[in-house]
Amino acid sequence: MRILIVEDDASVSHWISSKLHVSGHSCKLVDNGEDALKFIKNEVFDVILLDRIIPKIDGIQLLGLLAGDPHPPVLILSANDQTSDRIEGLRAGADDYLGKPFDFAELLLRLERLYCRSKQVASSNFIKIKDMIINLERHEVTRSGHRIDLTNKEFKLLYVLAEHPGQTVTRSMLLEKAWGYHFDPQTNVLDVHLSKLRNKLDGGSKNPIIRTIRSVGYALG
Amino acid sequence: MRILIVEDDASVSHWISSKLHVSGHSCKLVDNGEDALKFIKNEVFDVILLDRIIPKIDGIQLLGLLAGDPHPPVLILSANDQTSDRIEGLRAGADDYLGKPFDFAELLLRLERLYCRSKQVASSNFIKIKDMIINLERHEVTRSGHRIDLTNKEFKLLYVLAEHPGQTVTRSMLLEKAWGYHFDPQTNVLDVHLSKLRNKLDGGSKNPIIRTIRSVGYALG
DNA sequence: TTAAGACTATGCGTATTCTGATTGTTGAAG
DNA sequence: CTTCAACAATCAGAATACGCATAGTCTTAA
Repeated sequence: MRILIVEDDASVSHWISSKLHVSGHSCKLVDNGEDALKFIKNEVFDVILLDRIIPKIDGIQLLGLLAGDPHPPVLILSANDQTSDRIEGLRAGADDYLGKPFDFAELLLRLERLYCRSKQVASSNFIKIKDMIINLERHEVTRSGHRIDLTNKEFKLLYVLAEHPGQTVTRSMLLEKAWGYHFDPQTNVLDVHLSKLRNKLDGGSKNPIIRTIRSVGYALG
Repeated sequence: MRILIVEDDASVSHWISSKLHVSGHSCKLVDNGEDALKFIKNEVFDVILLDRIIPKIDGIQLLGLLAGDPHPPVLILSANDQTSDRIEGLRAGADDYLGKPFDFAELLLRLERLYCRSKQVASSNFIKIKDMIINLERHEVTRSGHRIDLTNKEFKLLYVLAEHPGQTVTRSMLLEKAWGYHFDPQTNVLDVHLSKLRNKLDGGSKNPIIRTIRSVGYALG
């Protein structure tokens, strides 16, 4: 994730950014509302971590300025953890709120949630289903933490399924999306690749992640 | 919004529900996890308000059971407002978390946010008749909560009937829609499959969901 | 040349669908 | 009230379709 941290207390912002780095995310630090606004307008971030009280433009004001046009989800970080403050923050358009002092694990979790959510809406950088994470950018799939190597076709197949988690995706849909066939090829390509995919994903475990809906298609989850 | 409140402390749940009523929302109250699960399976809610500690099935467990298939967003309500608890709740699949004591305004705000968000993502596609839910996307039928496995033909048949709930669907209509026959096949395919469907749907119970309209066709409900 | 991935061919086991015969119901005519 | 014919429901077995696995072929890129 690319994260913009808007926070005037340097010790806090550095602590957060170093921790986020370790978790594999990249951060940009900014200590006032004015600069924050500039960066938001000019660069692409996945999430914004916003302290409520910052110089020049206050956090809430900043949200007001952002409102209307599309922007990354905002998590407000604040020393005031009164409900009234939380309400104010959320009303102003924040997507989440975390009071200080906070736990880094919780911060990370919330950031990731925001990220997933926004991605799912404005389609795609990683999709999460049960304990499986599909990273579209990196073409990488992990299940309960450890990597699973997929071939290109397998990945495409999984991706098409993952676009509609839980829903039944018809065979023709799969053929169309993963192969570009607009007709029924008289072969069993689909079956073969799906079989392989299945093996890799839940290699023999009960509780398979891909269900078969006979004579219709397949479904994830 | 239609809200399911899962909370064993009657005073709390009544307070919330009355307030929500005033705000123009309708609530269903449930005081244990088991009933909650039943209701979630059988009825349609926009949001679920879930107390963490409830009888029979714990809040976190309940989330585990829901995970995987689509369900309304869940806001956890809990006396424990430690970060570790919050993390646990969110990890388990909750969509938001609010610690007691809380402010009603904040609760309402958060519920509305959850609702808006879920509306944006998916308007799931299903038909409900009595205690039966036909989920078209998932190609799945449940009756009073538990799944009923149907073959493709059976599903199609049911679907054609369900498109006109209560109305009589003629035999020729069924043959046409489910088989693509534009004529009367001189067999009793329809009868056979309808018989099977009936068995699966209301396996011997009185109060069958499919009625026979003699010499015309069938009707649902 | 090798190796990996994508596709084809084939066969097996099983779930599903269909057929035809049998039994059960219903409602109107006698 | 009985009888009868039309219609509906059920059953078992035959026929079929479908999904899955395995093994082999083809293509491309290292």
